[in-house]
Amino acid sequence: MKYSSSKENYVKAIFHLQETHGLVTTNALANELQTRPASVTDMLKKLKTQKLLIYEKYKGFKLNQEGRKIALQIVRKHRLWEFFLVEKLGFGWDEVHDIAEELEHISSVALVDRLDRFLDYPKTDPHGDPIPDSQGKIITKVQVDLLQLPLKKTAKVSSIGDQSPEMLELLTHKNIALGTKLEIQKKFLFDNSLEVKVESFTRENRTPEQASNKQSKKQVAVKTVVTISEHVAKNVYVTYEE
Amino acid sequence: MKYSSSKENYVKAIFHLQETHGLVTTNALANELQTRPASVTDMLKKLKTQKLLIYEKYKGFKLNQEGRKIALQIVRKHRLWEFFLVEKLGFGWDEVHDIAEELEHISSVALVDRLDRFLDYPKTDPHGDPIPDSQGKIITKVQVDLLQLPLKKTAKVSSIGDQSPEMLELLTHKNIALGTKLEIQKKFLFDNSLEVKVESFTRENRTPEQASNKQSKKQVAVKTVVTISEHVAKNVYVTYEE
DNA sequence: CAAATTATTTAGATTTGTCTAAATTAAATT
DNA sequence: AATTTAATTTAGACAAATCTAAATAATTTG
Repeated sequence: MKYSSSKENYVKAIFHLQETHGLVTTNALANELQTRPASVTDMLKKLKTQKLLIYEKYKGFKLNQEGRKIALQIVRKHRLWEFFLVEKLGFGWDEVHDIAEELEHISSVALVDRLDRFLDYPKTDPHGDPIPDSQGKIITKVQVDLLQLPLKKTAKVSSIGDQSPEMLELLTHKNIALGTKLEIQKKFLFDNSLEVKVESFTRENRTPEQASNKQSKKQVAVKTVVTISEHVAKNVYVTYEE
Repeated sequence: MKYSSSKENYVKAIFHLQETHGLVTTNALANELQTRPASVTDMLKKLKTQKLLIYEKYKGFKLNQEGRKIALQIVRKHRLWEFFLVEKLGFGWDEVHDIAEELEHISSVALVDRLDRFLDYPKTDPHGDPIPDSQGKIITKVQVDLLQLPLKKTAKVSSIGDQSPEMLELLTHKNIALGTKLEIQKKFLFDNSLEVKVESFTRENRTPEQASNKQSKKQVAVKTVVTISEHVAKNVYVTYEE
């Protein structure tokens, strides 16, 4: 079945909210979509009629199996197009969201699958988020603190427990921020300290003139190895695949 | 300014009709868009209000300067996407129209221009139709008979004057058909006969499995040189650029 | 040229998605 | 527990794009 762009946007937004929080509320969704609660209620009724939603008046709501399937296809399209825009057309990763918002509503399934192959089946989009496969399977990310991160698993900093200025100063100095990719090289059993490879990026603004057709990475990756104490490790949360 | 997909479709259809015929009529447009004359009239009023159209009630209509500009941008997007779908994603040229109908409404100008560069500024789409440049300039095709075709100008057979079986047999034997690309190598003043280089193609259907990511041409080009008499040349019409 | 036919427009309705303002339900607070 | 506050839904309206049926204008034809 085909759904309007507007419906697809609702489905995608509900999906996003129910993944992060649990049940979704009318206000939260109105805020997410920059619209009015009354409009949300109107659309919820339609989505319920179309059996994409589990919804009881005044009680919150979430997508059912079918709704989730549709949401995952939209997410798949969005992220594949973002990958295309960055890797093939040379856009910066911070310029592609709005364009992908439009492209994700193109309906052809053959198009998505061929695009996927053309891009050589990328696993993550330019922001590091996982791309669902054609079956809607998506690598789910596990969140743990650094102490529990397996050796040699690439992970991404997702949140910081202790946000004191002292902690932030330390992290800044070691080039660790939200979104930073890192990997544990070695664990020392003596004091539970860790040797961590950190990948930081110098943000570079690309002008249309600079960017070329080739899959050029304009972000310069800087890799450093730092040592992290058990105390710090406990307060750095990361996500990794599987 | 941004226009709805529906408005863009009207503008494109009007453009198409006014290029082939002159003034456009309500019924012709309704037929082109597979809609009702009353709906056409409704939209015409809106397009007139937005100053894209020259329109007097009951008298026919056509795009003005601004409307034509918009139409050309849509045509540009449509044809660039078709080129992309065939050359990069490996679709057959007969499968891409409907997908391009959707893609042509994606609004980002930066996207179109980068796509154009990524594709290395193609001049024609997979059906041989010219692609307008970013300024809206489009190579207009001139139709003449073969006698008037300038030397060394690549042209495409567009129609045949004398369609007798004898003529068709001759053309078939020389590998000339509608759509055939050819070029005059030499003109003999003695009898106005021509030496013509003919490029014929073996059409090959690509299945999704066969097609690769590379820009592989699946059509095998066969080039031959043939001699054409004045009598035949007068009855073969071709189009060429400029 | 008047009548018949065809083309076009108008009038009024429908669908989708949105809105404001009012009413209702749920949650929080005293 | 009663009241206040916040969240949610309903009622009614609107814009865009479409439609059917009826009215009007233009064209064709006898």
